[in-house]
Amino acid sequence: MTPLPPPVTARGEATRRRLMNAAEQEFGDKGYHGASVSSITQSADTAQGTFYLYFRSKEEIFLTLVRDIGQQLRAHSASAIAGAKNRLDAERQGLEAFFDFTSKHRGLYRIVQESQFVDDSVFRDYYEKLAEGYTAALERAAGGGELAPGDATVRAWSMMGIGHFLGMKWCLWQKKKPPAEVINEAMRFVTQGMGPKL
Amino acid sequence: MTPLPPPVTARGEATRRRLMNAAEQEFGDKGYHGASVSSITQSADTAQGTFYLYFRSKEEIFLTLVRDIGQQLRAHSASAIAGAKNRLDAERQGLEAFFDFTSKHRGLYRIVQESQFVDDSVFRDYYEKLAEGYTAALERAAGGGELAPGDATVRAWSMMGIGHFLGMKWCLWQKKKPPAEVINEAMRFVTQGMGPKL
DNA sequence: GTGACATCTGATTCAGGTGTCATATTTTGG
DNA sequence: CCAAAATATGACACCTGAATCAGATGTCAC
Repeated sequence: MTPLPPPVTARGEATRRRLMNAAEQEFGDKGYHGASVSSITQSADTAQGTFYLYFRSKEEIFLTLVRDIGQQLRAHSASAIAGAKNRLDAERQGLEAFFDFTSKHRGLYRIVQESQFVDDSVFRDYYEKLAEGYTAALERAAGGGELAPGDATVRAWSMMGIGHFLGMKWCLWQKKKPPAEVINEAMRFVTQGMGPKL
Repeated sequence: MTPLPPPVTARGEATRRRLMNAAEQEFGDKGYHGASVSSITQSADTAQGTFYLYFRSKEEIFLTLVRDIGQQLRAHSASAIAGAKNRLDAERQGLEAFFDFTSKHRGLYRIVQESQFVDDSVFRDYYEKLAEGYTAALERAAGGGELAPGDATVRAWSMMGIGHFLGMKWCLWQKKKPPAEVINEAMRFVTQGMGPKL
């Protein structure tokens, strides 16, 4: 279903944005089912009916939010990586940028992960888009000798997994960014692996 | 809250088991919110009220199921690893066992992920229990020279992340176990990393 | 067989949430 | 300044599904 026509007026624009912000807050705090359209509109300081001027349903605003977050994260990562000296440096910056983004958007994990159970295709898209750019960059780097030769797809998904799980353990559960030792150790793992000296 | 007293009779035992099996099916197919107590009882061929003899709520049976699955997976992994000749071999077997379990129990996998949004502490417990054994094994291996020295906790969580993401991409989305090349490539990554030759 | 206890039943109650609509207000363009 | 368009309102019709309860039926030890 095509999205509802976007607002034409500055006022409408602002209202729609308030709804999106409120939705991020509510969904992040209470989850998809715990949040209600009425809690979102209350938090956005609009009437119930106003919501339906901009979104067809609770599901629609939720999925819009997931796509939005994906775009933001990709932009955030891209700009964080821009000044890297080499690919391994980029990997470190990317990891740090991800943890950074996560701290600024506390609800990110919850929203993105939960989207899996609301509309799997949106969730998949989130990670596949991320993996796409990632894979291309790794391929380039391996071709240029900045990395050892090897399959970029497996590496990209492995890296995303590492970031996800370290972020989950530290950012989410211990409520702090992974300390430098953790990032150093992760980078050592990513660079040299954990196999014994030959 | 302590669980409800278990059934005393063989009949009660059987009914409770039917409910658990039906719940596994329903939750796996429709998710936590999509499944209803009435769909579970219908599928288990009992009345609505019977359900509440054995479980206080839909949430309680769901979380019971998650804990069950955690035990199953740990047992499955432990026995798969038993015959490994060294730690890196154990890592490969463990990865394969995980993909195996995931492919065979796609519904169960979904249940575990969704538990994050039903009761975070149960979800956390699932991964922390897994990480606990994992970390200890890695520590032992590094001490014994089977692995390069390095922090076992970061490695354990990184490994779980890799397994999770590769399993998601292949087992869940492409509906097949990761082919041998993928596992080989992952093991190369885990063993040597992707840094350039020095 | 009998009484005590365990198990089962399913219509009903009840809380909560979604999406609608008739009406009101604000903004825009000419 | 006015008509048309855009935006906003909030009460409420409607639906869903969890949990209850009063009563029926089955099981087992003695």
